[in-house]
Amino acid sequence: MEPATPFERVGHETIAEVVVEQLESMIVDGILKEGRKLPSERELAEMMGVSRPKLRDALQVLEDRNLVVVRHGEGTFIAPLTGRAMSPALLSLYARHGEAFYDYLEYRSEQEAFAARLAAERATTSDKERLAEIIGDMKECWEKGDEEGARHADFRLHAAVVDASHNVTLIHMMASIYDLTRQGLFYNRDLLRSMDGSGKALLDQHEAIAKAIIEGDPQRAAQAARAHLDFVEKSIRKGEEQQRRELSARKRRQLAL
Amino acid sequence: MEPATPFERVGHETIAEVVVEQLESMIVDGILKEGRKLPSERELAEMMGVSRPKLRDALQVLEDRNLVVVRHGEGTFIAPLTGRAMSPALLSLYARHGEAFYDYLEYRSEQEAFAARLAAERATTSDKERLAEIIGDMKECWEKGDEEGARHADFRLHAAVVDASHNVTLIHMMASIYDLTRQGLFYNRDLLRSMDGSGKALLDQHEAIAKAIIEGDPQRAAQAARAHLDFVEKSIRKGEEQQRRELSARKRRQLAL
DNA sequence: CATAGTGGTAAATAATATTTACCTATGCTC
DNA sequence: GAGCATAGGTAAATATTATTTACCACTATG
Repeated sequence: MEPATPFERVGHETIAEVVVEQLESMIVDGILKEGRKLPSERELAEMMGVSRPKLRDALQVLEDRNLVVVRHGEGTFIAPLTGRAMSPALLSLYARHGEAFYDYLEYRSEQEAFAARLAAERATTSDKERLAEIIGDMKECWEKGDEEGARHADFRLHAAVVDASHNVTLIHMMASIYDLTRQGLFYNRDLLRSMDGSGKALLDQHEAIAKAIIEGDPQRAAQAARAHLDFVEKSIRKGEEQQRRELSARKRRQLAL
Repeated sequence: MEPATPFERVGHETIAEVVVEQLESMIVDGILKEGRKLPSERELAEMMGVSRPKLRDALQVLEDRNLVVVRHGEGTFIAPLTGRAMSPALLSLYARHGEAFYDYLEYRSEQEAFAARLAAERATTSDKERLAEIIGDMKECWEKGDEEGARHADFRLHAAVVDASHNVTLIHMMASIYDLTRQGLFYNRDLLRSMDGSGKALLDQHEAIAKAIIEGDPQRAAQAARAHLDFVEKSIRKGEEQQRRELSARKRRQLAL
């Protein structure tokens, strides 16, 4: 239920929250790499200009989020974050830091283009049949308006493309990304809807990728994969912009009463 | 002199600062329009969940920035911000609110395209001579590496284009924008430098605009103006990204010591 | 085993924000 | 013109958050 006023209650950040944000940003930006030992609490508190108890509050939050490991008598260390290429802690960290998410998409776009190119060169008959089958399922889901089925087919297609690349390292690296995407992080089809009301554009893009692979055209496959991720990024940005506009419009309406 | 540590001192925002930010955002977004009376201090403090003295601190800051007018016994009003189409208070407000600046550029792009189109249709012989002269000055400044001269010629060209439109309203509306741009707000050629090291691209764009006007091609003139502002926007975004990356890189280097 | 450096805990103090009370200005109604 | 309601203006007492200070426990090293 929307509040009757456009003025929002001021959520005053605590000292600990601000410290958490700064340290998380440094983890996201790769400045604080996993395994690295942080300066001692006394030193860090002094550097950041906060009291030691408040710094400890922040470190507690980071420990709860599996981003640091605190060892009594030894020190505080950045936790291993990429045990499987993309730990839940790291991914949820990306989700909390807007620009980092777009770095993640940029990385993913490159990997998917790489996978699509290899797949176009190496796909076996079995791979190609699998891809064709998934595209068939996608069309059926689209015709039936089966959102959940389309979502599942989406994951299957991307996994099938990577499998068809036959690069074991890439398969393992992407597997954890897909696992976590499947769990709902970063997968907001509502944002995608901002540029693709019916889902037809997504379907066309998926089909273009599969076709290029099946027809053995590496360049076209890579291009199609990039175009797809590019579309996803634009949709998300546009969706976020639209959400901001809608929030502003709602506030204007509240003041008009 | 850069600090020896990548950890920044935590600048803990006060309650008043947070309130200022929210109210300013609402002014920028057009939710709080000029002349509008704000809710009473007691009501507003309650809505925002802060104490009245703290709200008053925030209103004091806004008054100092000429964004609100406080009248004893009457109320608090949003100040007239666009007395000359773009008051210093409004423009510096845009400068403090990142996304609003891009809205400003979007608006400006439209106005400059509009002006260029009209200019291509209506420019007199005198107007065209003036444009050709300015472009000549620009080339000379570019060849001599005269940054200040190039900057000044930039302003002259944009003013000449608008003058050539012969639309009095547009001339007046844009005059204050140019005045304030001339005063240094929003004019960061260092950011422009991120995509145009030598300044050649800017020179070419300016020349394309002038040529289209002199040759009486409204569509080409509007297109060239848009392309120019589009380039400016991309440069500024890229420059800001680069600044963020350089900050991150510097922090990484500090930790490597 | 002693020492230095680190994390862990807690009480006293300082800084910031809230609550409460009251004063002054303005506009409207009678 | 007086009275009233609503609004801004000021300040002291109280509450909350953060800092300072002190001390304890753990770990690694010589």
